[in-house]
Amino acid sequence: MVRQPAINAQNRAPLSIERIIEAALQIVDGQGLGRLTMRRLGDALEVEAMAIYHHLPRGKEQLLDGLVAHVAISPAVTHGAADWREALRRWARDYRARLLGHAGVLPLLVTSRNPAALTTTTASLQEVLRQGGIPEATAAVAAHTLLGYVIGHTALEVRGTPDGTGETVDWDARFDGGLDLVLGAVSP
Amino acid sequence: MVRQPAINAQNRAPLSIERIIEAALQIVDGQGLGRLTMRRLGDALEVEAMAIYHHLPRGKEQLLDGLVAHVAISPAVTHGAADWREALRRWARDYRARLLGHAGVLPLLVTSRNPAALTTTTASLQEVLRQGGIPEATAAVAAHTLLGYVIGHTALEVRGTPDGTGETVDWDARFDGGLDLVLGAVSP
DNA sequence: ACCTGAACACCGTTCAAGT
DNA sequence: ACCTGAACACCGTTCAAGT
Repeated sequence: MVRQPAINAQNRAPLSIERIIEAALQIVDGQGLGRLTMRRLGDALEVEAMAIYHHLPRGKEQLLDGLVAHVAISPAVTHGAADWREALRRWARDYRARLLGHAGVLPLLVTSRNPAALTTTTASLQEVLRQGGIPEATAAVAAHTLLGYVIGHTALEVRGTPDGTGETVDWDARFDGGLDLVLGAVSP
Repeated sequence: MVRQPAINAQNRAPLSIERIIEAALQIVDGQGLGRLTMRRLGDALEVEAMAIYHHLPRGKEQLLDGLVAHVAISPAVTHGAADWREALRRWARDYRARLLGHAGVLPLLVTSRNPAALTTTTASLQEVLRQGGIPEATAAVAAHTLLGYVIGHTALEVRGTPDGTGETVDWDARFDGGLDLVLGAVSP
């Protein structure tokens, strides 16, 4: 008897949190958040759905938290008071682009019960501001304002929220306009 | 035979979209969005779940859109260029308070596929700004910036997103601080 | 017109069992 | 340690039927 070319359990790449999150993100991006189910995720990983619980004991909630953390981006903290405004502008644009690329994850930023998933981002934003000479208290306000703006505005964009003019919204310009408004208001 | 005190089908208040939305909001506020199911909603209305579809043919999606529209608040448009900044500040605080009071609805602002649900709000914001002498183009940017900020920041608050300082966040002060930042940046 | 009952094709998660 | 199979208690929605 000739041995089959080994597509059985023994020779599969073993499951890991990394692989699970990546497969989940692929489903969300391709089919939408609503179609991310443990059973479908199991299929994508060529495993029974229940195997996932061995790696994510808190189940689907932990999976969703993982997606939020995986999509988050923190600004680069450049030492010395370089142009912090430009650094934050760059970060805001990158984060928006990443959220638009994984739009299905956006609702989870508002839903998911893992506050820690955005801690690094907020802390880095504050650090950039402090390095730029912004006082502690102002930096704390500005960090949440900026993060809130990016998430909220991108949410409006994904919804396709129209405005009072009958015209089509140029979302790139609209986002940059608001970003300048917010960044311009922050002063040392 | 004495007639029973009429708790049967004939004498119930008839179903209506209004009654359905209100019952749904009560479930969301009391038990969370995750526990809003058509079956539970039917129970609350003392009706089989399937009866709801007669009033909301698009089913649960239409129900969720209804919740978003029901919770939305528009600013009061005072004719003449009164203090538009104060009017918008008041609206922003009221809207945040309303969203905190119905926190379960917040994710739907980011999720729900009914762009029209926020059209009135955006249009009113722009109108207030225009009445305040802000040029059309600036008003359009400012309206989306402000709405994005309110939704995004309130989302961060509901998540409990911490900041870089180890201390507890005073969310009321944090929100007002960011609001002043945004409103202060808008100029005629 | 308005509501019900039964049914269909799904869910997330548990638990004991296999290797 | 890691995965499977079967089962439980749910979902949203359809469709024919009742009044």
